[in-house]
Order: sequence, then C-alpha cells, then structure tokens
Amino acid sequence: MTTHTEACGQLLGPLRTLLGFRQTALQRAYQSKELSTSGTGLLAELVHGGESRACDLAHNRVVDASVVSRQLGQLEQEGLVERRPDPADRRVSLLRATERGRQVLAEREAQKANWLSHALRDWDEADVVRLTELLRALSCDLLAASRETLSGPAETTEEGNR
Amino acid sequence: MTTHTEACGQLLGPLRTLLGFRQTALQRAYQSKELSTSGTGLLAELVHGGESRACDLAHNRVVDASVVSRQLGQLEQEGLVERRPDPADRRVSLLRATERGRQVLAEREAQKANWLSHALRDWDEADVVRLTELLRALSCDLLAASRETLSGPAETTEEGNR
DNA sequence: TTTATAGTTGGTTGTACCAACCAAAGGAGT
DNA sequence: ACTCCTTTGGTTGGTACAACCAACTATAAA
Repeated sequence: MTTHTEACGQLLGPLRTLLGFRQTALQRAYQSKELSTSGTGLLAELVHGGESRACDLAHNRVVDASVVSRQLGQLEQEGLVERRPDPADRRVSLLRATERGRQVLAEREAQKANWLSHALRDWDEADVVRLTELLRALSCDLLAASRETLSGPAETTEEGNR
Repeated sequence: MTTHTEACGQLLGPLRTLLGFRQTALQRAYQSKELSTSGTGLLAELVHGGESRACDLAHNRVVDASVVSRQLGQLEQEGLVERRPDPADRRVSLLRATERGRQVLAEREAQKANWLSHALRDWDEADVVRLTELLRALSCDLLAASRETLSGPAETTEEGNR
C-alpha cells in the first residue's frame, strides 16, 4: 500500500461523486430536447473527429456497436448526421455530421460552456486550465486501463492484482 | 465571451469523456456482483456520513426519493444496511451501514484504489493530489449550480437566486 | 468454401423519472 | 382539547432511456 495508492484512494470520492452526476443532476440541468444526451457525445465525436465508421465510433466510446447503431439512427433521423456508403468496402457506411449537426452541437457547447462558466465563476482561470489538462490525462489513462481490464483480465497483468 | 468562458469550454471535452464512462467502461472494469454499482455510492455515503434519513440521502445525491428507496431495499436485503425507526418522528427510518456493509465497502474501495493506482501508475503523486482537490471543488460547484438550475430556471437567474 | 467483420434488430437489465398513494406531523379554527 | 387541512417521509406502479448480449444479414478476406 504505497502512498501513490493512498492518493488514488483519495481520488475515489470526488470521482464517484462526479460520475454519479451522469444521469441525474447535470443531465437535467443542461439538457435540451433536440439532442438525446447520449447522442451529444456521439455527435461531438463526429464533428471533432471527422468522417468515421460506426465501428470505430463504438470502439472509441467503449460501447457496444448496437448502441452506436441506434444512436446514429436517431441522429440521422433528426438530420444531424448523414451516412454514405464506403466505396472501398460495401459493408461499412461512413458517418459525417451535417451542417445542421455542427450548428446544433456548437449551440449546445456554447450553452454548456456558459453554464459551466457560471458554475465555476469563483474559479481562477489557471485552475480551470489545470483541471482540464489533468482530466484529459485522466480520461486517457482510465480509458486505456479499462480496455486492458476488459479485454484480458486473464494474464495480461504481470504479477498479480486479483 | 470572456476567456473564462473559453477555458470552461475547453473543459467540456474531457468532462464529457469522463462522464461518458459511467455506465460503460469503468463500470464493467471494476464491478462486482455483490454491490449494484449505484448501490455502492449510497453505501459509501452511509458509511462516511453516518446514520441518515432516506430523504437526506436522496437530497444529497440529487435523485428522486423513490430511487433511494429501492436501492436501500436492495442493500438492506443483502444485509449491508439496516434501518431503525426514528423515535422522534415515526415517519422516518434511520439508515445505517452494518458491519458487513462497512467491510464490503472497504474491500471495494481498496480494489478500486488499486485499480486506479495501476491506471495512473505513470502519474506524479502531486498531480493526483492536485486533481483530487480540483475534482472535489468541481463536484461541489457543479452540484450547487445544478440545484440552482433545477429549482428555479424561471426568473431567478440574473440577480439574487431565490 | 470457410471464416471474420460491419452493421442491424430483438430481448433483457439497471437506473432514473413521475404520479399516486399511505402514514404521521404540525398548525389553525372552533 | 379536538378535529380539519396541509406538508412531509417513504413506498409502489408504470414508463423511458441507455447499455448489454445474442442472433442475423451482407460483404470481405483467407
């Protein structure tokens, strides 16, 4: 039980609190009817990541392909994304955000940024920046570790958690 | 559009990513069958917060009372929490974690801390501490802002809330 | 031809909401 | 003091949404 582990233990509390917000408070606080909350993330990924295949989207978000499929269906129906067949592989469709999709997302992001800015009105700007960096790194490492755990909890770990 | 707002806009990405983990990767990565993920949070609150009333728990977690009610039922059934009638008000029951509840939670927390420690093995310890502080503050302010938004989005926005 | 991959659809589960309800408290009016 | 009426704590029923897995079709690749 190193001090590093202890420090991580301390991190658990706030992390749980934050993750707990999903589905509840935050969601309700800044939700629109136009964009089913989970769809927002997908749309954002398409806007920022450019044209992608559905399976890549699923992989990035670490969710089942079926989830992405349904979300895409919804987004497409609302005209926020469009698909075209991949000329190189007729199994895949390439997804892309429409102009309207970009626009809607931009609006939502602006709203959220405002809301967040209000919520953090007492914060030092430097702290916001610092937190952003740390969270980015955290997400990245959590993602990697999740994949590791999910794919091979068998023998990929060298000596022995479990 | 101040730079503060912009900085918050930058924060949105990582934040979304992180919140997206809920229900998916993280959940699966460190989940046990003994404790329904959402129950963990409740149990943690009981362990750390001491004997509480159900309505206070609901308020703290910003969820509907019915949600807490069902979760408590489950936890109680597994012998992780117990309730006793409040002598001062016969409507309320006071909830408390059982010894076994404490034990189970402690195990889970240790597991998680280990997992997290592994995930963040390349991190500077100081950064972990810093992130913990920032996340704590973030949770706190997000919570406050959510409540504000939820309770009175009508006309309470500009000057004095309520 | 056989096997693997991309995507969709059906069925199930977990977690949340709201509405409706019961039981107990707390005030107000007589 | 006694009864009404409103408020509050908690439970239960019904519904929505997002995730999963399994089964299926169509296409590629070996």
